[in-house]
Amino acid sequence: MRARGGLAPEGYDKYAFEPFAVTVDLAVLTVRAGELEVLLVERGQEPYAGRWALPGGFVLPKESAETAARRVLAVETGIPDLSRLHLEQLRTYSEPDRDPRMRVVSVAFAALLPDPPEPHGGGDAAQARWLPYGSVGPLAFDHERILADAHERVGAKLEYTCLATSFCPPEFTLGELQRVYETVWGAVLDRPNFRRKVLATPGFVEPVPGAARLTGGRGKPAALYRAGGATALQPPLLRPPSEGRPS
Amino acid sequence: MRARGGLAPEGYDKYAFEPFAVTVDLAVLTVRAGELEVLLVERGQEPYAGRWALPGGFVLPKESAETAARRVLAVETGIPDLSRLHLEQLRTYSEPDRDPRMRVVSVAFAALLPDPPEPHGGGDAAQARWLPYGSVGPLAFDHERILADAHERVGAKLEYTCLATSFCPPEFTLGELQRVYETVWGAVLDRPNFRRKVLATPGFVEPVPGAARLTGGRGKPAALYRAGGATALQPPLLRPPSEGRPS
DNA sequence: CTTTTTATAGTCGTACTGACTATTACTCGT
DNA sequence: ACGAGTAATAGTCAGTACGACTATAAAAAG
Repeated sequence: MRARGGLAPEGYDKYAFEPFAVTVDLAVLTVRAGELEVLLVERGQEPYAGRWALPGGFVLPKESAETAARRVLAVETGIPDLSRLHLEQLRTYSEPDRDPRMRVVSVAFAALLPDPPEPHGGGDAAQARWLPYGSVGPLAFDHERILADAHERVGAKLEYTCLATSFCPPEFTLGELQRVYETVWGAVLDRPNFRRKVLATPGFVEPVPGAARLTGGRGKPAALYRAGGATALQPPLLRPPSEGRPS
Repeated sequence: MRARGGLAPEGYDKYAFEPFAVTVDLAVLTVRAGELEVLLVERGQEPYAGRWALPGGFVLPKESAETAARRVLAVETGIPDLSRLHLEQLRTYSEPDRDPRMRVVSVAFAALLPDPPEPHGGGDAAQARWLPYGSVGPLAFDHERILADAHERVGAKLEYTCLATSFCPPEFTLGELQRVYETVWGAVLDRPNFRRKVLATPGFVEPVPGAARLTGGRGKPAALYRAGGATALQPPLLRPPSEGRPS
């Protein structure tokens, strides 16, 4: 193979390479009412027309993958405020046959968005919606795999980082924070122990003085907290051991 | 922008995208004589001719990035046996100006190779050599950043996985295993405590019955171990806290 | 045969965690 | 108004893991 015309500038003439399309795909997660939800778009055209898929699109010539990810998400879901979006590169999926039409290399991102805003379809997306993580049917392309990888990555990161606050509104109760862990991990945690751990980690959360909120109207009002300055948890807050994951 | 002629098959006509070159870059690490070393190649042509760089090359049309990584490494370093190579995707570097000639998106890998074999230049590499990690001068492109990211990733993975055995020959002593940790982390560990931790983790290592080896000819002969079946370490083996890394 | 070197065995106190129990401050139903 | 229910908060207790350390064993070097 030789490089195609116009694509091999000075210095690359002796190289044989094929130009690929480079895209981004986003697995955007959120927690609403104790349920883990994923932001999906309905494909408007073949292949997989009518199927749900992760939001995604081509990287433009002057963009990095990160920049493209934010743009694509804004276009396909119409969500106006992405300032609280937590974006993190997951990995790149490059199997030659992952798109039946042509060679597409996709840089995938795991993303978190608190307080899930209503999305609208846009761009190539017929519609965009939050769907419960457990009930996503078969997705287009290899998006199911990407989504599962993102879920695993986020679950692991909750263990040793302060990422969980990215799922929460600016001010939150410890109960809400705990529900983030429980929802992502699919496990139940002991409340007093969770409290102790979070409060004992310097910089994880800081109290909002004098503020309290009733969670759902019942029970004792809970104190409010903000995210602290720390990013790492040491020692980590481990998931309860389950039979599903290998030790 | 419209897709260039011939690059937008049926179904992509309405999309505007630019074809990119997709490459792989490898940060291959090893431990020799208590020193961390990196496999580098000398660039044979502009830009950065004569500069050291990470081994890398284009992904071919029918390859995944993982496949390309192994092929490229074999071609550029001439190392015959890559069966013990541990390969792991690091992340993808896609800043628009990372290659001065054209748009190149690079999937970077962190890799480990035990018992460092002698490399020979090949392909586009004028020569290939192991160089001490600490003494790598300015590298080509953004390869210094990639190398630093790989080092950080490997260091972190030593904490909670059994990856360290990938730095070791098939049979090794606990002292050799400890030196892997110390070399990658740049820290000194307490020997009895390290022993206790490794042996208490089921499946990390398994003893080779009756075998012993003299490490460097002095001192009491050490028992030999093989890598066990486990892949994860729980609880993790944490790096001693240093001032360099934020908590 | 003493010194040096490395491997191995074991001890002790502290920190962290899992599993609990108890108390407080609200709302809701009657 | 009052008890039941609910959620937040406070605290206890035992087991485990870990850092720091001392002691012993088995080899080579001088």
